[in-house]
Amino acid sequence: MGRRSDALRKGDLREQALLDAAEELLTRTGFERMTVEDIAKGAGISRGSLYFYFGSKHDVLAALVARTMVDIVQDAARAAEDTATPPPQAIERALDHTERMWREHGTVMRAAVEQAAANPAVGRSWDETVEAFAAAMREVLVRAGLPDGDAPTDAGALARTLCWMTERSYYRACAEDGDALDRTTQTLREVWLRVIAAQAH
Amino acid sequence: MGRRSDALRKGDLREQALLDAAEELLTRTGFERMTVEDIAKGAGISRGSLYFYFGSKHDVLAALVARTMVDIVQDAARAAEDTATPPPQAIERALDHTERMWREHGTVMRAAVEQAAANPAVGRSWDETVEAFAAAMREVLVRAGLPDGDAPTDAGALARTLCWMTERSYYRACAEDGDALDRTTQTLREVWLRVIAAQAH
DNA sequence: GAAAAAATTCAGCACCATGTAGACTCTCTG
DNA sequence: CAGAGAGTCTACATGGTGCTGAATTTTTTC
Repeated sequence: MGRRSDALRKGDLREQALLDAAEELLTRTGFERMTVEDIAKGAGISRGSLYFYFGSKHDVLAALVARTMVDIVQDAARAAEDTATPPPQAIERALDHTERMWREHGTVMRAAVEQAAANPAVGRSWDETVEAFAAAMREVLVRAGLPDGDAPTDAGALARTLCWMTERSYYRACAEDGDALDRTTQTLREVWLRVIAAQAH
Repeated sequence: MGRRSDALRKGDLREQALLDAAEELLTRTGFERMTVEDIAKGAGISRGSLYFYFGSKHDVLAALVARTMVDIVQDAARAAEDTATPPPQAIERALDHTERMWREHGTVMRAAVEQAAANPAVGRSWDETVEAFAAAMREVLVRAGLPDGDAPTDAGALARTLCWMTERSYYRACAEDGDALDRTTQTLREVWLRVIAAQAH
């Protein structure tokens, strides 16, 4: 039998090469305009061969998004460990971290947002990622004194909404120049801080 | 010459019928899955004839979105006229209004969000609409005492960011049941009110 | 190091939706 | 009623996708 013991098969490299090529094309031409043949050619194989690795063009994107999301949540998990930092600093740090993520993985993240509706797998990846951030920020809001509950005005719902605000803002800023990301972080910080500073009414 | 005098040409009705059919299909099958032939058939003409009215499938969506946006901004303009209401009530009213819009035009608005990136015309319509709301809400924030300027932490940027938060939240809630929209409004109100309640730091 | 099994590759086909071309009908106008 | 523009349709060309099945290479096993 041809069972492998070592994990580094030729195909694994090819698979990564395909994802690399897809990422490259994503930045240059966008998802719609890039064709399956382009991706395959970018990795040095024929179009037909690509279908050995991925079932469809959407599968390629789903895998690429998944690969990127792993990076992101790993990175975020490390940062969220220190439960001692006071909320304002925790917010500051989380925003800086998120901004960097958008700077480094902007094209993939943008594609993820845009294809989330049309591509269930991508949608799920993205949702989970944002939800993970929301869970972490919920803790911060609770430490800041917001009501710890599941009502629409409690920490959980507020954190989730603010995280989606953050997502949306960076998504838009990413399409502009690098300064836009900078300004966006300032605006977002102001909103987050105001939310934890205000008294309940 | 065959110049018509009455404004109600046969084609105008057909054009509306096509948009109606497109809207109907949008709710049932989504943009990707719906085909040009489906739209044409829905309006009782052949696929080829549709191209007399619209240059492409994307054009149909752009026209449909434009038609809906006209409704929405007209409605919003009327509501935003009373500059006398105190900020908290103005926010309350704006959110209720927006929620109703998502209830009534949810499918078109969702499609607009999803296709905004792939369809420049749709993207522009949507941007303008949200921007119009942001401009109105900026006034409210100023009346609430936020700094009236163009810096990233002034009323303008805050209003814009909060409007995109609102957009994103309703977009997501719209995919769930009707209660979700209700809860979303409560959460959004809490955020908006907290932002105007907090002191600058 | 040969045979067997698995992994990988590719060319070619079938399909489906899009968009275009050209001919045909309808209706209004002068 | 003739002519022009509006509206309609069938037929075709295009392009990208996904599949299939056979050839080829790599890896494992004995």
